[in-house]
Amino acid sequence: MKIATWNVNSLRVRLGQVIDWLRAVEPDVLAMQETKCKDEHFPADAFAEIGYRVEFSGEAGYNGVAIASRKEATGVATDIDGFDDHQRRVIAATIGELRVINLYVPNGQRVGSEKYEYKLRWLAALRDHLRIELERHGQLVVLGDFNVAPEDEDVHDPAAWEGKIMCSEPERAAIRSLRQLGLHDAFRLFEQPPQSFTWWDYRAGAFRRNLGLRIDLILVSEQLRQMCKSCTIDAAPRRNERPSDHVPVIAEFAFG
DNA sequence: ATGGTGGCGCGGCCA
Repeated sequence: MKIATWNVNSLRVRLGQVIDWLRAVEPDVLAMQETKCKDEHFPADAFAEIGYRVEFSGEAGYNGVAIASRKEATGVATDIDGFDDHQRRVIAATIGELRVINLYVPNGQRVGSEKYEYKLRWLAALRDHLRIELERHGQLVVLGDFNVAPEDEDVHDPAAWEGKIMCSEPERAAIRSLRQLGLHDAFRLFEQPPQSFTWWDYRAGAFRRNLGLRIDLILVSEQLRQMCKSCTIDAAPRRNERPSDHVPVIAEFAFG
């Protein structure tokens, strides 16, 4: 069982790359973020042609999330319970025994801004929601673009980023609070190359210079932790023409 | 360097 996450930064622009990647990597599940695609325009046929079903929750221009899966998805939910939000940032589905929660966490813009406060409120509501989901589902994976680099080792220049957006202490505390619920960062279950990142700014040749952050995460429940066999970053799509600024992360499990 | 690039959608916002 292979489960992946990828912030595609516009599914319309990246559809060919996503389809090619699915054909090459053949994950059982792909969680996508920043589809920027209204539901009535979602390119479901392109996924169906290569054997994937899709569940999606989108809006025009911003945000938008989707789950592509080989098997049928049930129990689809598109909100954090009790958190009123018109922005389309969450889609959850049950695939076999597995509960998948796909997130596009708010970026937050700048520490102290209104968007930053919204990000912290959003993450606090998420924690309360995941506490309940963990009681319901033994095999729970929470994955997506978290817009937080959990530790200094997830940052190319921790001194330059100290206290900045995606690295501030309140954001990192919010991620730690998810781990305290019993969710494990799949990437850190294994030895990894230093300077492993999932996002690089489009500007200033950041990818070429590997000036990145690891902000795309796969968190797994205790049951899934024991079955997790690998977790890797696939940086190859960043070398495509017109790439997304994020690359896929893939976790492999010993079941299915 | 308060810049730089990219997506959406056609001016300015968001990342």
